[in-house]
Amino acid sequence: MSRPTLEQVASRAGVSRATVSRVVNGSTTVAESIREAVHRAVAELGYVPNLAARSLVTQRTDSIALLLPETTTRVFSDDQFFPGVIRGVSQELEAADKQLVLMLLGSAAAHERAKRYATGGHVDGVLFASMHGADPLPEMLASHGVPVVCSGRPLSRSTVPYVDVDHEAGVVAAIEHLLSSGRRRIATIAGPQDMVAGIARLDAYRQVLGASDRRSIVAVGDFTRESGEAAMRQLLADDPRLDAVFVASDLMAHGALRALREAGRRVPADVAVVGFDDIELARYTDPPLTTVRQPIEEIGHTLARLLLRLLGGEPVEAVVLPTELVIRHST
Amino acid sequence: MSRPTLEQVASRAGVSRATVSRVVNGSTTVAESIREAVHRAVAELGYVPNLAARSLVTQRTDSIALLLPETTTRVFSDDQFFPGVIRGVSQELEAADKQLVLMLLGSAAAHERAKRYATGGHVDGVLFASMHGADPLPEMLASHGVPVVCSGRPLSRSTVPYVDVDHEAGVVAAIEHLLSSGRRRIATIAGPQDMVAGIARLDAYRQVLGASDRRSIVAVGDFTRESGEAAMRQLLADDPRLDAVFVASDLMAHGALRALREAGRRVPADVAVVGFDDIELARYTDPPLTTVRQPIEEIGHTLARLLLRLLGGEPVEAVVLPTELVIRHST
DNA sequence: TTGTAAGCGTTATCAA
DNA sequence: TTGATAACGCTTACAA
Repeated sequence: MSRPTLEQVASRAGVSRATVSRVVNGSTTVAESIREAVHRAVAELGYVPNLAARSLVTQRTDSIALLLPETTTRVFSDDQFFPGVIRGVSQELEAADKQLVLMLLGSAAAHERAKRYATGGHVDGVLFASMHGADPLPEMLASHGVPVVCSGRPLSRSTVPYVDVDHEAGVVAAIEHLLSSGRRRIATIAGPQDMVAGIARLDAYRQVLGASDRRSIVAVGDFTRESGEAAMRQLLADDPRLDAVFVASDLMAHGALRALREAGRRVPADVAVVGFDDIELARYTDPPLTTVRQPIEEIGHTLARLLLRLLGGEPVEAVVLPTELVIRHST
Repeated sequence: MSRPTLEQVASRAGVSRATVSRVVNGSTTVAESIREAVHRAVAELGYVPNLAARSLVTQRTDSIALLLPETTTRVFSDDQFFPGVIRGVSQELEAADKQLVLMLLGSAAAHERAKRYATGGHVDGVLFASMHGADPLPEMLASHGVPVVCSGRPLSRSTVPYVDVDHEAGVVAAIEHLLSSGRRRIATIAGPQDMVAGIARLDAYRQVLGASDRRSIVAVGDFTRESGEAAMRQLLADDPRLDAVFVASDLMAHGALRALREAGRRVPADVAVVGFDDIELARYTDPPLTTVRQPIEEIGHTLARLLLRLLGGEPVEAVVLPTELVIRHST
């Protein structure tokens, strides 16, 4: 009782393998009566094409991998960033009738396994969620001929096309908003310094504060709520008179709010807080969070579109999407 | 410059295809010198085995699919339930050197595509995240000979083995805790009534309240924060004198807390709140949430272990994991 | 220990 | 419009 093959369907329907293949693949050049007979045989036997055999000959799999750096506490923490990206990618691939395959790069072994998986031809192309450090994998896959697109500008010198957002513009808007509302001692909780999102936002913070002749007050977190809480405590210890803090992610900002409350600081009366991301949580914190919105699902859409274009043999360039300050009640 | 094949490696190393295959698959019956020559040829050509060809002959893929009902707002909302399950599954499969493949069932088309993918032999087995309604897919895959394990007891009559938690015991502990601390009008925000987690928790609530001769006060949500907020407003309108609410998920409880604050109710002074899940968020709400903990990662571990056992041809039975009340400051 | 050869289940080319 | 037949790249008896 193993799986029926094309052969068996063919003999049951009294036709050749080739004809069954045609029917299964929707070719129009098959007589109506035969088509029906084949369909009946398929149904009766419960035939399902063997995808390995098919892809062996077609050299395609019609599936796309999205590789997620799962070591990070971020992907499947309750941060909505990755989920939003995934949703966007998913919608776009849906339309192209491609199967999305998510893979976690949680360990060195997983990293290796995913590499074999992708170079082994299990997928037609690969999407990278934003990476840590200078991961050589995207470049390596590309050099093996696998089409690749990255989310977030790669930290290593790389020719792989990517999608990123305008971190600088977002940070500038946030800090200027704080300055113009009279804040004078503006600290920051930065993201991990091995990710482009962490680095770019901190750089921008330093630059705009430097331009207005103010001192940087910096603590570094890793995008988790817990790290945001710890970083805020640190900042309060370093400079008890700070009156504002720009936090590089909403989730860290949530942790920061808690630390501020515990320290007896009122938000925004004593300390103004600005986050980054604009995930749903931002509307549910107390008070609701002013934050820099990035178009999360749109990142996903764009990633998928670029990859599909790459698969189609078209040339592809990096894309940078806009960010926007959303003002709520924490400033 | 297409991908090198076994054949090419063989001719470069001056041996037969079979020998290269042996080396690549780590057979020990190959002379040291030949093994080295083959490895060199592999490295020089950048050879990577074609997985489709391999799985065509071996009938295995060494990968496992985890199917996620993505229509639900729950999987990739900022609820940590699914992420935790995924992490657990991932850890366990890692140890078995299987590739985890996540697939989203976001639409009818995606549902269909995933079915083809699984029955087409792209994976050796399938895990279902907790489903909506009486999804026939698990049973159907099983009937196609695909090993399947479900998270959450299937709502349809089904022979597919599953992993679930003891919803009843958790709810009973929660309600009794409320009763014993003097609460008299205990409402509930139930989960979606097409999911076993939603149904079982509401049933248990009704049963224990009925047993203590108290009235049920029910609103239904869909496990999202937003629905929790709306449901809480509804409950306050229905019975302004309620003094406690059992919420079927922490995320909905977060929404409920907000609605309570907006209505001017203090927690726990005026209204006690108990959640369900014990995700990280529960420690960061204001006040921190009393909740029923379920062993989320353990669910994932168990799912994976059962499936691996199934793949090994062993018989497998359903598993029900324990729940436990965690008391914080919302009661 | 190594090689030969027969598949694995498809699709695609070419005739008929 | 249909049917042979040759790949696709690999593993695995079976022989040598």
